[in-house]
Amino acid sequence: MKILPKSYQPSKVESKWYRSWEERAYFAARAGVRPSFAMVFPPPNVTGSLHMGHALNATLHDIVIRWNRMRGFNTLWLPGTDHAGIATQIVVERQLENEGLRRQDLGREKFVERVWEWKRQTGNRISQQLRKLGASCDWSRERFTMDEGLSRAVREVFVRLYEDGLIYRGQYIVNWCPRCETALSDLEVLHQPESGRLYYVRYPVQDSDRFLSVATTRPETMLGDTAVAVHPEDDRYRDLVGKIAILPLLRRPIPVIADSFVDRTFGTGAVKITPAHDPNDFEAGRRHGLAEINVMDGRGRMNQNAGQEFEGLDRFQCRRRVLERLREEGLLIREEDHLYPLGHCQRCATVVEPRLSTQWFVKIQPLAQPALAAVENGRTRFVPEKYGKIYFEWMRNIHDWCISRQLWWGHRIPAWYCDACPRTVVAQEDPEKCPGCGGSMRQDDDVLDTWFSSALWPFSTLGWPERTEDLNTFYPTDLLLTGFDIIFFWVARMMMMGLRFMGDVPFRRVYITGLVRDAQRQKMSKSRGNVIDPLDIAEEYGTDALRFTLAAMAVPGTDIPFSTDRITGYRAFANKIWNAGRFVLMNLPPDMKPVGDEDVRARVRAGQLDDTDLWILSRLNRVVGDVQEALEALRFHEASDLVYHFFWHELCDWYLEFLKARLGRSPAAAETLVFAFDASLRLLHPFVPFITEEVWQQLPHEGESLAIAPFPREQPKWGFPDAERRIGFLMGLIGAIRNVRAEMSLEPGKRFPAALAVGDEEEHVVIQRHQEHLLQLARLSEVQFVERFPAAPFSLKGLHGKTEFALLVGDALDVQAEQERLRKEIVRVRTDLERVRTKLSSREFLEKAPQAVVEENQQREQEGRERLSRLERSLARLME
RNA sequence: GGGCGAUUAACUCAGCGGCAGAGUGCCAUCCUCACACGAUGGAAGUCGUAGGUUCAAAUCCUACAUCGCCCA
Repeated sequence: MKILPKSYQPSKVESKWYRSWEERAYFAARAGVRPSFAMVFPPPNVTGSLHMGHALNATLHDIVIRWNRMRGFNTLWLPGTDHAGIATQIVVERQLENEGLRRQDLGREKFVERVWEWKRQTGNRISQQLRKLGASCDWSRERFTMDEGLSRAVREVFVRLYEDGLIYRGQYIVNWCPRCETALSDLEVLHQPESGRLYYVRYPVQDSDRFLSVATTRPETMLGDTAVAVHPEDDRYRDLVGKIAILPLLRRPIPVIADSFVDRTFGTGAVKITPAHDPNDFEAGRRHGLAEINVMDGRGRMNQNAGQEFEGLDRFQCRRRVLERLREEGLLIREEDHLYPLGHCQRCATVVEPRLSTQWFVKIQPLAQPALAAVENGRTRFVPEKYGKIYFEWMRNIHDWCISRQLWWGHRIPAWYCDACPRTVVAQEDPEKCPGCGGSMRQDDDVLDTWFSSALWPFSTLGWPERTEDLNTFYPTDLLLTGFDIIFFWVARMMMMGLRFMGDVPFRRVYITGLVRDAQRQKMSKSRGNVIDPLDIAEEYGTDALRFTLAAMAVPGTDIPFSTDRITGYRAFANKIWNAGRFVLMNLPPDMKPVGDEDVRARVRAGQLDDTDLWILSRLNRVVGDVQEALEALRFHEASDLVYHFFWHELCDWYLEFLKARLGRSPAAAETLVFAFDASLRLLHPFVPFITEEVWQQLPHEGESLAIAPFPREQPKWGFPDAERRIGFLMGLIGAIRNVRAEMSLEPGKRFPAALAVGDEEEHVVIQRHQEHLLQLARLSEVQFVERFPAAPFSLKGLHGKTEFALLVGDALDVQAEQERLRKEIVRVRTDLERVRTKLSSREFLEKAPQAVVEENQQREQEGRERLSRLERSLARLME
């Protein structure tokens, strides 16, 4: 027999097993085979490397997938990556920067080629990292959003939405990042409170000595002002409406208009209107037919519309210059500190500029309605439910989605413009020439928002728009598991697109994970320097320990503060599994065969199992059921707690200890052990796949891998309530004796004789049958049954159930201490008894509480009473 | 400003009408023949505050306080 090392060494076995699983294609899904279970992995950015968030997601995914695979489902876990337009472009741009180049120096084609090159080199890093975590993805179906097939899906969707009038192009105000030089959707702008200043500027009124005082945080935009607005019911300005104000510096005459969107309480109640640089002003401008003067270029520098004096200045330089000039002219009335939310580019943190430009949009209402309804009527359910509320909130206030990006990396918009006539063609196939006038056509320069392609992920990855067998088998997927930060970016959009193009929701349930934080609950971020690399942790503690920690802490809707304390504990758990495996191995006959269901059933029928065997089988069966229930409800923490507690504190602490007495001589016990241990490993496998596979392979087993072994099922035939009750009593009695021993500081190893006064027939039987266990685990030298205790002075008394015991400790007895202990115990019992009695003395309680609760309390009262009298008797005898 | 959530042991968190739980940490004893990454036992809580509903509240309701998160 192979002797295993004393402690588990993860690094030695992990890669070996992963390779074996992958080579044998256990993770490959089969089209057309049912029942099936499918999940898609939220595609990480191709630029990314694995962080704790991924590790959490991957772990939970893998638990669900392995569990379902072992239950016999045809499982699909589809992995892949996302081309991450802006993020990827930035990475390659930075590379170029080091070479002193801008992307414009290369030109579009070469730049894109360069990105592909970069992708080829580093793009599969995450996939490799996921393998290290044990993720049982179907790598044969791995996808990338820029793959040919997925790109076709993108085109198909674009063209169809365009033809249905749900995609339009137009000049609107959008969020613009002057660093990335592209439009952004509302979601890609992060608002952070910024302390700035509020400036009050004097706008003189033409042909009058009056003026309007206008407050602004962005004085440079005044160069694009085309009106001043006041509230129509504001008496302060009523008479000025319709007059002309003179825009300072540029001396442009602009109208004073009335519009009820003006907040009378902000600043002075008069606001400047800059339709080309502010979303509210834009709306107001369109309502009032105002001119839209764009004063900046794409890089945030002032253009010729800003006037000679300012042209060419950066927007912030310009702000300073404008203020200087206003001061010179005495038009800056005052300034005050002001805290206001300022939009930043999600990718590069540059201050976003609202900017008027021509962009493509998705008309969202017709898509949002069904997506809203699908969650409202439960076709897709959120776990935890509260995220449904967040989803609703957003969906009900949704705005049209700006999908064009002025980038080079991404899916190019399939729209062509005729060079000769105003014709626009949006089509699947690139047009040769203009269908109207036969002129040459040029494709739109812009690419699509990355999320446009991600929104199609659940079906584009399965081969859509072809009607594939994969789609038939796996769509809708069963579960989507992701972080709350992309509910809007991704989940909502997948819902919209899935319903539109597949006619069904993309997933039946959405599980939203919390955020993995550091031990101080801080967000992990590069700038804080508190990022923990999951692979470092896996290396140090073992992948299984990392996985178990994440699973055990994954309470739905709760963030996870990741601490090394916690993972140390679960490394110990892995070690426990290892050593329990060693124990089993060391105690089995070398020719031991695998043990099946029927073998053990036969032993049960033949009456060859004792209560401890039946107890562990019954407990296992119950835990299997509980785990099943927890996993079905996606309560990962509960499932992990259940398996942890069962394995360690029932199987190891009790069953293995019970077994020690008879392992050598009972083949039935050996079989029960093999059977129960095997089932326990299967139960644990989805959580800790590596160590369980390693141990399982060493033991007698049926089948080639635990990864495809059947998951245990709860079955009535494995329930033995009588044995559970009896062994429960035995454990309690042993515990009570140990408690007395420890409390009285008896030498732990020393055995004492005990006298037992048993007041119950079943208890008597249990003690007789398990005397050997009792002697061993409670450290007793012998047990004698008595009717009533002799007046032996040197004994310690205790009670469990209806069995009173006396440890005959001889002169090891400390009379004082024993009196003290009994008194304390008496106080405890009395307090409890009083509480119960108070309850029972209330007529209302007796009348209104359910019968079961009343009975429970009556029983407690009776037990307490008996207990108290015994304790008092013991104490009295001690005092004699 | 609008919305959502949290407050339970030293720490991290479960529990969400019927005897306050877990893991870690702590204390004591023990290197007992799988495991010191171990064994056995133990201490530790006005369940944020104040009201209310109920026979019964950590749990339901209201207000307040504190702290988060999302959206504008």
